[in-house]
Amino acid sequence: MHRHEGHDACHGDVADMLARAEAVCRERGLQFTPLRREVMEAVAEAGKAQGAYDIAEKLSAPGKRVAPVSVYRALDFLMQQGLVHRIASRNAFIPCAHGHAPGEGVVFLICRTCGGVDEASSEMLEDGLDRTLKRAGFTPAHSILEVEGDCGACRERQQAG
Amino acid sequence: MHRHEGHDACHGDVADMLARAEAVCRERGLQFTPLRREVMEAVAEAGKAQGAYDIAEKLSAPGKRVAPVSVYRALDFLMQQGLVHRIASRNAFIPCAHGHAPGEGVVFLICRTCGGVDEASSEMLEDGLDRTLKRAGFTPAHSILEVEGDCGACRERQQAG
DNA sequence: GGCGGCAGTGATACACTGTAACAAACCCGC
DNA sequence: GCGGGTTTGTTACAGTGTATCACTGCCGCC
Repeated sequence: MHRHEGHDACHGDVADMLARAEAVCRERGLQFTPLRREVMEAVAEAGKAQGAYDIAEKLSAPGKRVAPVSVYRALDFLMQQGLVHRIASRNAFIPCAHGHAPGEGVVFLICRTCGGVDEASSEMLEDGLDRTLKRAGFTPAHSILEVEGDCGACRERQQAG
Repeated sequence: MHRHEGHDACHGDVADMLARAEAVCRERGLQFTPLRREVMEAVAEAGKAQGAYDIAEKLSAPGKRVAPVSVYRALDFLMQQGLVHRIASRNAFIPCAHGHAPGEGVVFLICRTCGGVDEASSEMLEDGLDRTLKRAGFTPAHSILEVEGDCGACRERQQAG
């Protein structure tokens, strides 16, 4: 349902994520270009949500500048393919931790201490939201569910400290 | 639970909102200054979410310019008092339609056709979210729940047209 | 009355986020 | 090789938000 034991546990998944991204693109007849790969990698290997400009800087090197606009384009592509999510409350991006249908209700759990972002989804939540919307006579197209707080690891760390 | 029959029905509430804002400030020993009042009014009387720059422009007149930064300060104040909400997905602001505890789970229903924003809250949703968070071992501090779609009025209008 | 502190405001400048527009490079089938 | 689509580079710009400093007005106090 969700990942991250601590927020380092996920770093090992970078290779998996890249492999999945490549597979998805091949499946759909789309190009997984070097730039897209680099952007995906940058998002995947960061332990927390990355801003587009952060990524641009990270990918830039003396003699090889990657402009933010290029990063945005790659991110748009990756988001369309469901490989990356945008965190609206942070203007930042994270890798999609698990395959889920596009548009499915996923909540982002954003730790205000470590900055890590976890994905969670649940039937109960989905049900509650659906009924609330139905009662309001509202037809949903796209949802943004983000909760800021403290993740388990950081809370323990604080209590210990 | 929620308001807005159509999105004009709420315009009559402007006076109420201003009165409530004034009452809240007096209660808490805070100043409801002319600027804050004007910003509150601008947010309240618009049928849809207003950007800070929109408000600044609206309040400006030949000879009396209101800078965005002033609007932001007023908005920050009004948000702290729970009189105004920020819609993260739009970078825009709406008046709080009803008194609810700060931090309580409220979902914003954003109509992509008319731009109107409705507030809804429900126990079911709250429960679902709480359990999802608990299961993930996450302690919430602040939630952003925004759904974009079509409100009842606009959907009917589309089917009719 | 004068004085000092404080909240609020004005004004300028700036940082950050995102997009538009156009040109150049690339790939691929024909 | 050629035409057409996609991708990328580059520049410029629009939109959103913050930092900083100066000024005002108010209130309490000596």
